[in-house]
Amino acid sequence: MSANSRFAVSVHMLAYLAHRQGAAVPSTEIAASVGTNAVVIRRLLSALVKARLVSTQKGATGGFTLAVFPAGISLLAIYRAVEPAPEHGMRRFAPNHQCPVGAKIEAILHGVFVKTQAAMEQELLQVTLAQIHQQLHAVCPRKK
Amino acid sequence: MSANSRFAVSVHMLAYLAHRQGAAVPSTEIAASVGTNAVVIRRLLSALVKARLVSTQKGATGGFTLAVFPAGISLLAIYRAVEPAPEHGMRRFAPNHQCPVGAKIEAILHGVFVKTQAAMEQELLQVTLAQIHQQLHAVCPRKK
DNA sequence: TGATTTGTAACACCTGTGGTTACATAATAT
DNA sequence: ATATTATGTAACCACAGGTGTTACAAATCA
Repeated sequence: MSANSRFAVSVHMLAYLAHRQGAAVPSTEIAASVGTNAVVIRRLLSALVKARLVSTQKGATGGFTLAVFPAGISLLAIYRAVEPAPEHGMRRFAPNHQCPVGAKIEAILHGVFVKTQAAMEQELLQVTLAQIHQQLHAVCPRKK
Repeated sequence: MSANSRFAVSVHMLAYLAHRQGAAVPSTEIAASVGTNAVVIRRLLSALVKARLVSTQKGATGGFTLAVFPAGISLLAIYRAVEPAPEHGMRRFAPNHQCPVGAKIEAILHGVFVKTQAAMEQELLQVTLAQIHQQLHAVCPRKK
């Protein structure tokens, strides 16, 4: 995963919208829950609106609502909506192609990264916002 | 994965040491293959020496050699040697604990990250430096 | 009309990363 | 012994990305 907090904040935001059950929630209210500035919230929600996960309305009584039922939103969809393409540190990696190792290592590493990325995304695909919502409202685990 | 190139460069370095078949290789030679400064190479190799994957010797005719056979070095071992603990962007994520969502979302997200990290590391565990070395020296794939 | 809210540009600040110089330390060759 | 070659590390700079903040236009509703 990346070094930024976009994904974590986005899941938090969407969980908050699910928690508010369809109400139009202004960015200031979400910002208070996340503990950051409202502009940061609107920036991220802008990406989620583009991805059709969230609806928005301007003006008084406006705000943000989920555009899809929580069960229809996987964490992978959220991840893809707000995270740029993963670079795996290959951005500044420019080996010497004159060297037999440097000439081929890039492609080999790329193959490794494709596999690790796929494994990670497979995990994200299996978790839905509905499950997150459920965990939020779960009571303390009973012993018995 | 992180935004830095430590892991990619480290795999490149170790693949180069495997390529040189036990010779003591100076940091300047590795730097030429990776395409960076020798100090950057020594910094990373320092971590790999601490992890017992690489041996080092000072002085003329000195340099770096693999401390373990390539088949005994997994990419996961390399990853753990040079990458700091993954933060998944949780460093600056400090939700409002007064809010019922903010109070529990951290723990829930942590559970998700543990799973994605484990899935990724499982992939890295299955690839050895010997396999990378083999791919480096593979001839072009024959058709039929 | 006035209040509220989104949308976005613009900017400053902080942090992590990588490149570079410098130099002490160690080991070898002659 | 001494010159040479290498590692080990500190110190510093430059750059990029991420986050917080202000500002303001545009849209919507009472």
